[in-house]
Amino acid sequence: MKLEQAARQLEALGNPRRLNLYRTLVRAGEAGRPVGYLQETLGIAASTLSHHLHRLILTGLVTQERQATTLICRANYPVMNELLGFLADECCADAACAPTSGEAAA
Amino acid sequence: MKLEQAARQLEALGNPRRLNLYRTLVRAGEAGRPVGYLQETLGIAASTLSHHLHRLILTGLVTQERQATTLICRANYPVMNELLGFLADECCADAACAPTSGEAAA
DNA sequence: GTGCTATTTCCATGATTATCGAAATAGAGG
DNA sequence: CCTCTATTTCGATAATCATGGAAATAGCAC
Repeated sequence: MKLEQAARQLEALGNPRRLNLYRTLVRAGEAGRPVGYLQETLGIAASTLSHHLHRLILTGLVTQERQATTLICRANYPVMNELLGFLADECCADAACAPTSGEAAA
Repeated sequence: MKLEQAARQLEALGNPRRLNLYRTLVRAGEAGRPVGYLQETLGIAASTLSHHLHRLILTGLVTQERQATTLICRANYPVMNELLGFLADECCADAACAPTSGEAAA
């Protein structure tokens, strides 16, 4: 994954409302949640929600599927995994992170 | 970890320059890197770097240690691990997320 | 003390963001 | 066709952010 792309996704998650929104979708699982439900749950203006949703969709973290007049939103797990992979790769997730393998090129 | 805290850290990483900066520190390992080195490497104004560094330090992702006139910066791995844990917990609680290895280590 | 280097703080500026209300669009159904 | 609901786009505004130059501070050496 490219650094630019990762930064964009991290930024998308780096807003309390969006992170909360994303978390809600993650917890909803494959079923997803309609925009209207999210709007009520989060208690923000529809236009504001739409704006945040748009940002998440642009980065690929969230997808939408139309069902008649309602739009179902879903967390895009593979994208999140890729992002986690990037971070773990950069940070050595769980060990002491000793980069003994040499950090050659930047 | 609290959502607010996680959002702050994600936001801190959600800027290409800061993510690059953080990555540099992660790769530097325990040795860390002096601010001056980072400034040259990243090629940005010292004041701008200081600003970004400050943001990372505020979130706990980076620490500094004084060595005479130079300040050594280090990635704070435990904090990153906590953040990864939060994300993984929110995201990969269930199956849906196969632990892909993203891109093999560089 | 002076001088030197490393780094931060101060200040200003342009760019981006978050927010919401109002109006517009999408689709279902009569 | 018109109406109704669901959602987005538009427009405007206040807030935050990124940037770098200039000046201030921290620590060392003399």
